[in-house]
Amino acid sequence: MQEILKNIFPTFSKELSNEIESNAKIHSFKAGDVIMRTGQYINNTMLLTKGQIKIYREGENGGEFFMYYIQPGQACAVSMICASKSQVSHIMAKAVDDIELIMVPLTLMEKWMMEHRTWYEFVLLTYRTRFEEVLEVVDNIAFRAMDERLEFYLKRHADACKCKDLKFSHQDIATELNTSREVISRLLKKMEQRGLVQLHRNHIELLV
Amino acid sequence: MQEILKNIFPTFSKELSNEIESNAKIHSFKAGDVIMRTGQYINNTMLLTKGQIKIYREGENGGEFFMYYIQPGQACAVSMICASKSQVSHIMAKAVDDIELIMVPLTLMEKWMMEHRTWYEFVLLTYRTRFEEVLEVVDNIAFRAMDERLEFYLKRHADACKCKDLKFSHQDIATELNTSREVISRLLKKMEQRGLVQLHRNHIELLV
DNA sequence: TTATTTGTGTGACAATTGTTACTGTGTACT
DNA sequence: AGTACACAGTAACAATTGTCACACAAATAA
Repeated sequence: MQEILKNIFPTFSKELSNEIESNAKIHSFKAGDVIMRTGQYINNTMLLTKGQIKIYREGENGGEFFMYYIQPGQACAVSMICASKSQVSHIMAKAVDDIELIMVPLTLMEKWMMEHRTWYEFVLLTYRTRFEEVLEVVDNIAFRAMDERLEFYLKRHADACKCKDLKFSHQDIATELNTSREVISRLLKKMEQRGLVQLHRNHIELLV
Repeated sequence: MQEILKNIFPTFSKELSNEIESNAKIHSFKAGDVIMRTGQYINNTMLLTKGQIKIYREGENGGEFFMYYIQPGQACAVSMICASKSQVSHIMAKAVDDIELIMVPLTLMEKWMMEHRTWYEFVLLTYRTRFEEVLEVVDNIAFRAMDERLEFYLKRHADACKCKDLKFSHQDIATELNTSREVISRLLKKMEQRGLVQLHRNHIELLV
């Protein structure tokens, strides 16, 4: 595990890495697996080492509103915020591809915060970036119309997979933006007419 | 200051209170003052002791989207998340009434996190509650239509002022929900017809 | 192969929200 | 008193978004 930690979490001190090694477990999930559910109790902090995770907010009527990605070298802020065991998750996390993550018992969070400066800094960075990310989400839905939100959505996913070919159906996008398939089809057609994308079946090619 | 801390922040340990007393300054602002601007550098953590603060996210075109209240005994999470001095605020904070707050230099944050368990717990609680609050905001704008959001908005403000008489103009509400005055007037009229509110000039009375 | 499912395109229409314009009406100020 | 101004009501219309209906093509299963 030391090798993984050194590569994926290079800021961690040697002592911290040792502690992680002796206390944490590696788990893996398959593409599409739900890693964390809304309402589930949280016992572990999760550090992602391989693959990608998508974080959603679930609506009462079954909506799955996409908020942000977690990449290797990052952690789930929600799993760190719940300091006590009795805390419950307010989000849903789903594996995009096959993933691997390190699970650290929440009981060690506080100890490490006090003892390991590199851990403290990592946790604070996690809080800050996630908070800012959620604020950006608020921006989008509060101030922007669906066409702009769609463009932003596509760009963000292209950034995440580092490619310009997005393997989504219109329905997938509609679900994650909490709107209907027809609306997305309509807006994508307009984007195609503007020369921003090329539409294929089950696959959108970004031209910008 | 000891007396204030003991009353308003009862969880703080004696030692922590002493440290705060010798390092912090009390500031006051008048009703309507902007306490923190978007883009402003943050040097201090702010603990609210008197009055109320409203937190907004600003849009590019001058929108002021209301997110949540800060009450006495609470702190500004954003001012805690910015660990280094070079960090910039992503929100705007405005005093609702005349307020008083304790300002702690950010440089002490880390030290206290390590040394004072009660501070550590307070900071984590702040993070968690604010994160959850913003997630609830996402819920509202992602899943709910304007009529529901308006009802939620009114209830939240009634909770904050602990009264059923809200001294807002329709324009105020429209601005904070990032919509237009006419829409709010329309929806409020419908609420009045349903017997949920009684409308007066510059003043909305909640009947539920 | 045929049959079925899945993804997409599109037109028509409803509902919601945004905009413009124009009315009052109460409040504050001189 | 008269004037100016902020606040509220409302009608008419535009734009966006949501919904329903159906057609059709590609992929998949039988």
